[in-house]
Amino acid sequence: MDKIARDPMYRLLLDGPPRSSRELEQALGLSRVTAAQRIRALAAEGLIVEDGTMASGGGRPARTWRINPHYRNLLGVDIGEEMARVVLFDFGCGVLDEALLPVNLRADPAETLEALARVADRLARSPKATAKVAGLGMALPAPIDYRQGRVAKPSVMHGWDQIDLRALLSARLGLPVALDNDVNLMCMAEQRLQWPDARHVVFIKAGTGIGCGMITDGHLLRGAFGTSGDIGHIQHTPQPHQLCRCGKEGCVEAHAAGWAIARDLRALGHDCHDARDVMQLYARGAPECRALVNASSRIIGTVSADLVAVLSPELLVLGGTLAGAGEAMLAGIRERVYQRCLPLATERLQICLARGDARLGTQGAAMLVRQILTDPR
Amino acid sequence: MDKIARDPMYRLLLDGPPRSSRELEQALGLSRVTAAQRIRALAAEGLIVEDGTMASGGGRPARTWRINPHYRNLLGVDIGEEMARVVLFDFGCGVLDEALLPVNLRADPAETLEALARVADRLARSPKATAKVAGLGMALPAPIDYRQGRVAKPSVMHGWDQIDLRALLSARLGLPVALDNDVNLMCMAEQRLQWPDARHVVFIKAGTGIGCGMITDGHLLRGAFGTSGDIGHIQHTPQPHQLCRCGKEGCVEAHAAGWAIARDLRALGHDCHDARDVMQLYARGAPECRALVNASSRIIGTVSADLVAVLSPELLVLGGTLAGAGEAMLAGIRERVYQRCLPLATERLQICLARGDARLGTQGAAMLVRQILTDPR
DNA sequence: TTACTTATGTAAAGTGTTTATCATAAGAGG
DNA sequence: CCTCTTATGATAAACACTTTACATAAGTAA
Repeated sequence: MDKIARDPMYRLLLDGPPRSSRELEQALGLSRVTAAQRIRALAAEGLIVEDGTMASGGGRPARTWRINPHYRNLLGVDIGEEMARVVLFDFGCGVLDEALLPVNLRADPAETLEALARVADRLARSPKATAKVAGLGMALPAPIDYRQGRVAKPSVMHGWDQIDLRALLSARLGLPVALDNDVNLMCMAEQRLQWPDARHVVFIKAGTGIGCGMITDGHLLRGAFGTSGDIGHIQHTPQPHQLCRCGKEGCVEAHAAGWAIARDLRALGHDCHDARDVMQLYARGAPECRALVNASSRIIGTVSADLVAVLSPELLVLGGTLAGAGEAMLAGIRERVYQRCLPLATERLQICLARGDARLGTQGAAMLVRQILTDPR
Repeated sequence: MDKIARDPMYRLLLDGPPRSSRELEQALGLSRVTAAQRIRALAAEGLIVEDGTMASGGGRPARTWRINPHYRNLLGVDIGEEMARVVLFDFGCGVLDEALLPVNLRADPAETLEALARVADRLARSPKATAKVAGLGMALPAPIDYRQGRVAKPSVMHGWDQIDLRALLSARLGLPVALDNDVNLMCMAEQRLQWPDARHVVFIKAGTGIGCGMITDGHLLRGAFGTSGDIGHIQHTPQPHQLCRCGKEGCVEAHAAGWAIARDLRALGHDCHDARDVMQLYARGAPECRALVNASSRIIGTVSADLVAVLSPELLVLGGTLAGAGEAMLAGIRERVYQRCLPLATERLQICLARGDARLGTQGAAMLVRQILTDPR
């Protein structure tokens, strides 16, 4: 990507709302002359466009600038345990076109990658595209060695371990490619797009599996090995313990994840295999399902309380398929958090549902490549 | 503090080992000319001095530069639940002089502050002082609103709530003053001084109370309200629950903290009131004490396992008075962490005792003021 | 010793930023 | 309509940093 796209001023407009010349100047600590000069340069290259004017405060109103969404397009891929979603975005992460395809994570990754690449190619040439594609981001339901661009010791998708996914996809598509864990990316997208002022956020994804992403001081927390947020396999002490798919007993996932609820519903005679099926039953009002979802929410609430005590975020967001149960899930989480945490940590804490839709993972993926492509280093 | 002391180059030498001109140049992305010019300026002001020469690699060996420890002195204060420690440091955080004084956190804070100020004044004029004092840092056993420089809703030291400690002390002493939670500061000192290369560290302080500090990506994690790391009041589920001094039941502290062990030892007829007494009994080999310490270590290990799963640090350090039990404490923590965490999170994790001594809190406090005084902004 | 290597010092020319000054543009309020 | 206020544009001098080039310093290896 062009050198000019790495201007910190452009990054500021990518991440935040439209700003006036003066606001940019102050945010970056530049002089008025330099700020104006850079704005001109960015506008001349088509990276930013005028947005409008601010309210006048007794003088000439300031013009505001925003990014030009048609400067480039981006591709975002979110690989789920059953389906993959591929979305074509404009440079402001607005949706242009979209495709779903079934995936089998137990199959040969090469086949899946090829299928994804074909869909990506097709979307890049979509009539709805507004510019050429600058890069592709991918969200995966597995721990990602972020530096290496590889899956690292996944609990699902074993066949993908240590394959150089980034290099393979990048070579196949002729595009810059970035990878990260799906929960991290959902967390990033939710915070940046919906809660841009929150600097300390915990995002809990409750779907077929359970995981969390954390933003501290505005930065995604990846941990020393890029494998943070593994709350699904924290031990949940109440007996009797269930066997987890990770091989241990008593993990949070084994009691509260979509797959565990589906397992329990199957034992009760329902035809139910993943978080989506659970939510269908839930919507139909099956009482056993409601009870299991409520129990799950309290277990997730227990872990949430620990996260709140340790990290002291200002915002706890619940996303993932099980968040479809809405207030019922929130109630259980709030119950445990307020019961277990000190007022100091909870009095200014917001607990709410993710505002982003099912495309959150792909949006985060697109934002990740965009971030890398526009990183001033 | 002088403008020149805020040079990023100086910060690099403050935080790291001595470096050569070329290393500084590369670390800061400067040209050789500019780097040399700034080095000259720093040396001329007496902020840095020549350290020696590096091994020659076939050519002229590079001179290395280090900070001049006698540029300024610093005061560090660590207020414990029974005693306060005041230490006079040189600018490299080397100990010059030291004093202990008893404190009563239930008494009027004004008296305690005045007593501390008198000791601080005396140390500043100590014959062992090598320069004038540039600032004072203070570590407190309470949640600190870091921005405001105040204690926020403490569980001990209630009388201190919302007093503008920073302003009071600063006015009394005529010095810049900085405050933070004692565990945060111990964490920072331990990481910066003992493990400078570790970027993701969890520091657990097990003393009369229990808390943790976290460093992620090299930065201290303070949370949205400066109150992170409250692991002492996470619920510990095994029955029967003990009443905690926070008013809830079943907190980790109520089962594993120094005060809880002392309580149990008193019930067994020992004369034991705080973590220090517990360690004395432990050193004498009292079997009930050993058993209680072992149990405590496993409870702390349970919480540690959750922290490791969530944050995926490369290093977990145990400090505080109970760390005096050494390998016995580590064993319980390791047992639980390795039992409960996935190999992915533990295979490269180090778990060890703090290398810093009882002055860790004061050192962190001194580093904090120093950091603020030399912050390039 | 000589040749080679790496570190460091100095000066000149070029680039980008800041400060200062003056001028113009576009709103609000009387 | 005029005045006040704030935003923006243009320009020049001052400043900081970089690049380049050349010279010197202080080691190693033969």
